[in-house]
Amino acid sequence: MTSAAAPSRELPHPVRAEIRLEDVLHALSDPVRLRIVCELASDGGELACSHFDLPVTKSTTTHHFRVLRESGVVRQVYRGTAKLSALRREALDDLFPGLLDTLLDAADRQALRLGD
Amino acid sequence: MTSAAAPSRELPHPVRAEIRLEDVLHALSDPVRLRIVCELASDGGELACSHFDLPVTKSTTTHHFRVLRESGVVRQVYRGTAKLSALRREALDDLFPGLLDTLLDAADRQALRLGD
DNA sequence: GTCAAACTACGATGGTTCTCGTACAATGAA
DNA sequence: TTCATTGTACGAGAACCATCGTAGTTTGAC
Repeated sequence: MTSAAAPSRELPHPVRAEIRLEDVLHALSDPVRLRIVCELASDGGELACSHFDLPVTKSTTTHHFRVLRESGVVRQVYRGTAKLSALRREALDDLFPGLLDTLLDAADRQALRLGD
Repeated sequence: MTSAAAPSRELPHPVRAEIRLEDVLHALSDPVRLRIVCELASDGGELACSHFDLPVTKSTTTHHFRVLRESGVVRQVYRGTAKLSALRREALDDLFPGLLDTLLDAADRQALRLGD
């Protein structure tokens, strides 16, 4: 019960200028996180953490979403009991033109090549 | 003195089909390695490890080159006392079209943005 | 108020990574 | 053979990371 002020459930995000390529690459170098990003991209909008059927527990899922958020790859907001995540397409495309699309294409190709 | 057989100084590389996107991204998510890759790309050919002026010791440099080689990003061969490294452009461009160029461009932009 | 759903915080654990220093091996030149 | 150059192997330490389980918070529905 935080008296007057705004919703206390605010999540810290790096501003655009703080996003670093190394952090983005590190975030995407984990299979679970790469999968999350691919699903977010193919959906295009906001998805709740619970939407994903990942091979890890809930607390590990929380960890992976935090890494994605803190590296600047996704933006997260609370809505009710859910936490919605969406790709930060604008920021990423502005900082690193073509990178996200090329990366998603690379992931698709590899999925095909290795048999889903 | 290895009796008859071929040069014992052969370095293990993943074949093209074994190269995994996650490993490539992980390899490039370290600042020292990203810098090595950028220099290799701008040179275009083979460079000796000793060519690089990196902020780490020689043994750490060896470590970083091994990560790059084992992830499939560079190919390394011995020539005399030197070990030459070159980007595996063909393999990477074949597996992940456009990825390397987009990544190098992203690194350049970031270097400009953050002031060299 | 009670309850279930969605997510988090915390601590722990086991593995990996980055870093180093020292000692060593391979090569080519003098 | 001796020597300098180039890179490696090995061991170690510190930091980081992915994972989990348990206990807790926040929210909305009943």
